[in-house]
Amino acid sequence: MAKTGPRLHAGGAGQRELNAALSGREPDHGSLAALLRQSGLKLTPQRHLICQLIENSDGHPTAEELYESATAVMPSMSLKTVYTTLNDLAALNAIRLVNVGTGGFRVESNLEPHGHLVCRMCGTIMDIPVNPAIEEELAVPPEIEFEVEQREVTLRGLCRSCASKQGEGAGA
Amino acid sequence: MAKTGPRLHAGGAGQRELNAALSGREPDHGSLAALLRQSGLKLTPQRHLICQLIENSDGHPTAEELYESATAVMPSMSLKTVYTTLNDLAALNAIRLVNVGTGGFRVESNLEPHGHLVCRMCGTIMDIPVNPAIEEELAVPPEIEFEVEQREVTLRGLCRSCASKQGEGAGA
DNA sequence: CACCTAATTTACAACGATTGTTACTTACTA
DNA sequence: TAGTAAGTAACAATCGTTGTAAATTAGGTG
Ligand SMILES: [Mn+2]
Ligand SMILES: [Mn+2]
Ligand SMILES: [Zn+2]
Ligand SMILES: [Zn+2]
Repeated sequence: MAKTGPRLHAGGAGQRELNAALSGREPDHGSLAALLRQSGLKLTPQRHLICQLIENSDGHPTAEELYESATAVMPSMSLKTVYTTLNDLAALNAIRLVNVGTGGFRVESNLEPHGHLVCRMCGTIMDIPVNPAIEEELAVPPEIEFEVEQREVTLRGLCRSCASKQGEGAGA
Repeated sequence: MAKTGPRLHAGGAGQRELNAALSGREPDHGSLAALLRQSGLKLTPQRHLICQLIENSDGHPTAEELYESATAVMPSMSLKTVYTTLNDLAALNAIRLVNVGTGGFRVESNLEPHGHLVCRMCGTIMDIPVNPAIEEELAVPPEIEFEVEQREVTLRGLCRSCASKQGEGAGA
C-alpha cells in the first residue's frame, strides 16, 4: 500500500520492468534485502521481491499471501522459493516465523518485543505493546532449569469487525 | 436390569480388559467422561478410554500420542475418533487444544490460567505459573477494540536435557 | 564479453496433521 | 422387531510445508 517504494506495477510481461527496476540498485541499508546480501546469499530478483513485499505488508503476512502478491508481478515465482527465502531470512534473524494457530505460520517483521492480538474468526493479527516490566516478571521457577530464549504474549478473541458480525447474528 | 452404569456396547477383541475396568462404574464426578455424558453425548468405550488417557497423561499429549496409547488397549480405535473426541471435549470446554508451534496441537487439560515453557528441540511443554497481576496488565490499547477471550504466555527455549546435549556438542 | 561453477529456482512428489465422506455398527425407541 | 439417530472405521482429501532433482542463473574469472 505504501507508494514510496519502487514501482513494481504488474501488467502483462512484468519481468523485464522488474529486472530493470532491480538491476544496479543497492538495496537500502538495513533492509531485508541488504541483510540477505551481507550474509553471503545471492540477492536474486525473487528474494529481492519477497523482501520488498514483506516490508510493504501489514506486518504479518502468510507465505501464501506473499506468494500471491509475488506472482502478480513475477508469475514464475514458486511457492517453494517463498518458503525457502522466509526460512533463510529467519535463519539470519531478519524476520521471525510465528505460529499463532491460524493454519500456517506468519512472517513477523517487527523484531521489537511486543504481543499479539489474534482474531479467532478471521485470523487477523495485530501488534500490542507489552510492558517490559511484565516481560521481566515472566520468569521460570528456578527448579525447572529452562533456558528461555523468547517470550510470547498472545491474546485471543474477536476483532472489531468479527465481533460486530457475530453481534448481528445474536442480537438482531 | 436397569443397571446404574452406562450400557457399553461390546466391542471387538482386546476390549475385555477395558470393559472390565468400565463396567458398572460411574465416571467420577467432574471427570472428562462425566462431562461428556452430561452434555448429552454418548459415553462410548472409545470416548471413555480417551478421557482416561488424557487424565493419566503428562498434561499435554498430542492426538497421535493418545492414539498410540489407545490402540494398545483397543486396537480398533481410529485416529479420526481421537480427533473427533478431542474436538468434542474442546467444544464443551472440558479441555483446550493449544498450538505451540511444535507440529500438531496438544491437549491442554489444565484449565487454570498458566503459562507454558516450550522446548524448541524436543517440543516438551511444561506449565508455569503466571502471576495473575500480570494477566491483568496484558490489556489491549483502547483504540483497538478487541474482545479478548483468552490470554497466552509462552516462553520458548531449551529444556534442561536439550540444553545439556547442546552444551556437549559445542564444548567437545 | 564469454565462460564457469556453485547457488538458486522450478516443477513436482512427498510428508505430517487434520478433516470430509460414507458405509457399517451400535444404541435406544416404538 | 424394525426404525432412527448417533458414532465409528476406513479411506480419500486437504492444507501447509519440505524433499528431490533437473534446469537456470548470479557473480566471479580470463
Ligand atoms: Mn507482530
Ligand atoms: Mn498447560
Ligand atoms: Zn476478525
Ligand atoms: Zn528439550
